[in-house]
Amino acid sequence: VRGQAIPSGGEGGAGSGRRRSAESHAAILAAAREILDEVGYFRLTIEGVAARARVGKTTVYRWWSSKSALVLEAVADQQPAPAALTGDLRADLRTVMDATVGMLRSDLAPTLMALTADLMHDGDDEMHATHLFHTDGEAIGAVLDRAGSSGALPAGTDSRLVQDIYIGTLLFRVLSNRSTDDVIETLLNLLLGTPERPPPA
Amino acid sequence: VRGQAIPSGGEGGAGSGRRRSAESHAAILAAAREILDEVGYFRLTIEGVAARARVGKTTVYRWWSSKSALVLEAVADQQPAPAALTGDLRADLRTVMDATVGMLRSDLAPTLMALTADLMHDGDDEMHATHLFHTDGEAIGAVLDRAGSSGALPAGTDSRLVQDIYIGTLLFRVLSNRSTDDVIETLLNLLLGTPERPPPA
Amino acid sequence: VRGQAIPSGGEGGAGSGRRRSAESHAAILAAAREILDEVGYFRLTIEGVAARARVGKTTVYRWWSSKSALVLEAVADQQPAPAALTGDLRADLRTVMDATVGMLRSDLAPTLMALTADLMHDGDDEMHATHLFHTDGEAIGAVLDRAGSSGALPAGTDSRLVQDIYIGTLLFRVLSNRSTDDVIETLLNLLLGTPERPPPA
Amino acid sequence: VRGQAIPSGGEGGAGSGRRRSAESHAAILAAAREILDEVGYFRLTIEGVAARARVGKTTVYRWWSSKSALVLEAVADQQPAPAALTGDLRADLRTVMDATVGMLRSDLAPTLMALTADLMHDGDDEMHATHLFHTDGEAIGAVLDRAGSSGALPAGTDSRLVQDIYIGTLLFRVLSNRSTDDVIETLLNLLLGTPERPPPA
DNA sequence: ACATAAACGAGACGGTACGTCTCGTCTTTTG
DNA sequence: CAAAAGACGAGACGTACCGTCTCGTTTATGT
Repeated sequence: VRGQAIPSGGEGGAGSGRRRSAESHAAILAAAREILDEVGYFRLTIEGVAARARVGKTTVYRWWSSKSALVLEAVADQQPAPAALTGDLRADLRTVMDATVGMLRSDLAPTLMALTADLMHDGDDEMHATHLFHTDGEAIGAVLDRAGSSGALPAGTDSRLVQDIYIGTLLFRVLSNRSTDDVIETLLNLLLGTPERPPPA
Repeated sequence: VRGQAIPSGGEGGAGSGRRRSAESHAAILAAAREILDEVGYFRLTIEGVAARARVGKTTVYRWWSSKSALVLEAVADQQPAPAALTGDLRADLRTVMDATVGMLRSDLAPTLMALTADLMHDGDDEMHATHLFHTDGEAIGAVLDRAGSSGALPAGTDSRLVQDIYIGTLLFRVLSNRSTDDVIETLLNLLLGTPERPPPA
Repeated sequence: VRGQAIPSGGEGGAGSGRRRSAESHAAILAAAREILDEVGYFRLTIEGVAARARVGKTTVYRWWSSKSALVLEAVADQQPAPAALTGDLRADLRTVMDATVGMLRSDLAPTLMALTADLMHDGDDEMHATHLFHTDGEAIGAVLDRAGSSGALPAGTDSRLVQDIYIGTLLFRVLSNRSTDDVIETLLNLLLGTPERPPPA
Repeated sequence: VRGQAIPSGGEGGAGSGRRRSAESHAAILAAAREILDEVGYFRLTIEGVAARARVGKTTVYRWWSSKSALVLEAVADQQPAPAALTGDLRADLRTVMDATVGMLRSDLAPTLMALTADLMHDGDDEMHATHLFHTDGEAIGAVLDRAGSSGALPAGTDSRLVQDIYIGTLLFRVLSNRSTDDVIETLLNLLLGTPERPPPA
């Protein structure tokens, strides 16, 4: 999620007579996005989307086989702007972790979580929580790679493991409805060492 | 996972009437667990649970306000025997982390994901996925406390933060459908230092 | 009883979609009639009607707003063949009154009573027990009109009033579980005068 | 209805224990009457009566076996005052017919109708519409008797038949939601002859 | 006076039905 | 002839009551 753009046709007057399929297609995705914003994934219904898009249910079912497929596409191009990096390792890690927390606390997160669960449920072994955090993992990886190549990291640092620890810890904190500020500092110290004073943890 | 009853036995109130039936209560939770195993969270219905437990729907609704509340308790009630601790800090931490992973892998992951999404969605401040990890957190805390009082830990170690890092990382790994073995070792090294040989990560 | 369709075919609207299924409609009314016969008005449930008609509940609710509306139509639809008229005023009136009594006695009285109570209760100005007697009233009216135009009736006879007196009296007799034979003769004499011998009442 | 008290002394028992609480009994009947006034027979529930009377459901069920039994007793002593008669035959008949119409149009009528239907349904062959109109029939009968003995009526007038015609016609008119004024005059003329001018019907 | 036993308030129980909502399919009309 | 509209069978939702069944708690005897 938070990736690639897929569709679609252009707008135009509603006018009388039968609608061109590209219009319907776009209207359905737009309706889905609106409803997701308003009531979230669980309360979104195909019926509601069709009604809002002023389209028959059949038309929705013709192009998307399930609610999850529809939402997946509707949500696909909701990309936040990637954060600018400074080259300061500690600051940049803080930036990408803040971005992850921001995503987790946004309205989008429950939708993404539900979507993931739904896809997992349908035995889609390719769809795991990883996808949710794909962008976040890449961002952390990029910061670490740049730092690693300039020797600013302990030898043998496994970028993948650091990603997992960072993301997992932040995820759990958000799920627990607790603050993430202190845990971010601790995670930084764990990797980079305490700046000057003794760490808080 | 493993622990506490949530609807409570009805203390403190006034009532003189008939008391809650322990058999119904247990039958409902058992039925919920069976259905979860068979068809998963999304296809579980309150109606189905009530029918399987041979109980009126009212009785389910009387004690649990939603599907997520019911599943949360049903899943939390599956208590494995607490593992025996040896006093060896590294070994004991490994033991409790293995227990957590075991719980997470018990066909529970999709349910867990869906449940989490559901709980995030309706932002119920009283009910978090955290409940599932209550016992795990306590186990880690107990091990750390014993070690801390005997001076085996770095001064200033924050037990709560360690719990969050451990549980969060393991949770994310399981949701991502990847191995947890290497990450457990890394987490141990992070806290206790590398044993003698260079760490695997 | 016997007549008109109430939910109507849905004229005047816009829609292009699928039209109402005549089979479902008929099956629902038939099921309602069967259930009325078996368990009566009070124990008839919409759910039971839908199940017996092998139809979704929605379909019943789509076309009838309440149990009483459904039963009213189910009962009204039982059209016996209209009786042949001879041109003999007294005989023809006797014939149409016999038809009304026959309808009232067809295991219908308790249903009729309950339905009437139900309709009275929620004061629906559009829906009266009167619908049940529409055909009867018309039959009486037709006989009187033919007779009136040939001068066989007292001048100024109000057909509507005669209908009300005839139907009301017969209705009350049946609801009281008493014979209607003598009252029919009296009603005829009241309008047409005593034939030759003294009246029975 | 509109008559007799039924309840039951509950004698004959043996025991030493606590005796029936007169307050509860009265509170239940009062609550039932209030609820009948407010929402009518169909929407009255035992549960609601018990709650309003601040009484356990058990207590209601202990003394009344069904909703109809309870309502029958609750409604039993709601007698309207009998109208004063003048001795003027035409005026007195008009008075008693007005009383009947008043009863039919009152809040009580749907309750009585429903109650009657309910009792009929339970195969209570003793309970028919007649009971509803017992008082009305008697009033008409009394007026006719007095007039008959003074020779003011046509010979051979059958009081019972007149009652049925009067009550039935009025009942049907009220059920049809139409005026009763003109029909009353016509019924009077039918029995007593047109006063001086041509009848309205 | 005191044990006793019924009646009490409360309310949980297994059920049935309610009327609504949504599912995914099927049928009809129309542009 | 394909898109759109919407009726269809199915079945879960959460609520309201049903009539039954414990629960302690009164409360009036009847020894």
